Amino acid sequence: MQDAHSTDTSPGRTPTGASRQVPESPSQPVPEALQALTLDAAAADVPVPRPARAKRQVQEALQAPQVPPARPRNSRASTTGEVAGVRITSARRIIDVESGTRKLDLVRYYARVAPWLLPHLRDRPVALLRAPQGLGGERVFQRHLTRMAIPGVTLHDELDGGHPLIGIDSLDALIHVAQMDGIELHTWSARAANVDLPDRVVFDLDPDPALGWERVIEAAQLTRTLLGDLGLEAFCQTSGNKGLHIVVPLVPGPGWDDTKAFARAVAQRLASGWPTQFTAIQNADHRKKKIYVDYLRNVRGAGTAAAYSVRARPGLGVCVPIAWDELAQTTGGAHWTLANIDVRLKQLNRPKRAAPWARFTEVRQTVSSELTLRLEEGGA
DNA sequence: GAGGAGT
DNA sequence: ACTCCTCAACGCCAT
DNA sequence: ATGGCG
Repeated sequence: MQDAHSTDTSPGRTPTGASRQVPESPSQPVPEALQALTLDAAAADVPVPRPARAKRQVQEALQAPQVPPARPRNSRASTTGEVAGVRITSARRIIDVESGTRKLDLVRYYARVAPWLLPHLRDRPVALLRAPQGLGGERVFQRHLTRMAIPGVTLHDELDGGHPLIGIDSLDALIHVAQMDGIELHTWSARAANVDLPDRVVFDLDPDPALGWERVIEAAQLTRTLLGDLGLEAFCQTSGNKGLHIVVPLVPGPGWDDTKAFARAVAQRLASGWPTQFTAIQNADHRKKKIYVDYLRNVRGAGTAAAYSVRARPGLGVCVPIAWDELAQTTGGAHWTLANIDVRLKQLNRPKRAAPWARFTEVRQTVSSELTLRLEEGGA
């Protein structure tokens, strides 16, 4: 996920005040609707909207260039849908231009995937990455529900300095979140009832885009082997983006500091053992041609995109848990997207087939400062 | 996206 | 009734 | 102290 207020290619920003300028010419050809819109705004003495608003108008213009101007009042119903008993506004709004996905497609996905997704959300604080103006617009990361309630959503008060954390424990809550353009769902690595004792360690393997996918598969297997040597069973999911997540379930016990220290030791061991393959340093220049092992998800208040969460990036990748023996057949971190995820869900529905993470809730293991020390001192 | 203030 | 404005995170690490 | 990062 990115910073909450990323301003990418913003069309025709106008300085506050009287003088306004024609938008710089974009590198891509500008659709006619957009040209007309910006030209009109510049020519007539019309107040020029703020960038976010401009994007919204542009998007609307692109989607429905031929909407009759005199639409009868109250006929917004044409773009209002219903999913699982929840009113979905702007249902036909396109949220991802690349795939042509509409808001209603997103909401319906979350309704369909709920049986698999909800167990990963249940009882955990959840943070949302919302994109009310679509993937091209402003993205909002939301950890608390202070101002506004979302129907069905559970509130965990006083777990985070008195700011109510978000809990999604029902289909109803999930669909209301999707109605609010909640696209990514990030869960804490601890249960709300035991929020100071993490119950998993997560390693986010984030490759330099230049690297081939085989390198990422190899890196994941190295990580699995290292953890296995420490007596820890690990699980793998596609990140829906470029890389993979390695997840190690824990019996709660060690606190956040010990858990983070362990995760850091693992990341640094990978980086020192295979220096051409891994880095544990976040800065961009250290990452060239490497796979960044992001161990900093293992901090109180941080989160990781949940299994079956959509990612708010063009193409709308999905996080998908897989079995280790499936890894070699994957083609990338975004192997599954909103466009092809149904194939996977159908597989999961086959009664005889073992769930890829069947053992996840059965594993009984934990970490300790002793184990971390052993790792740091170079022991096996 | 939603709520509140302002017109 | 409508438009406009505002709001919706945070901790860690490298430098 | 600041900036970038996720």
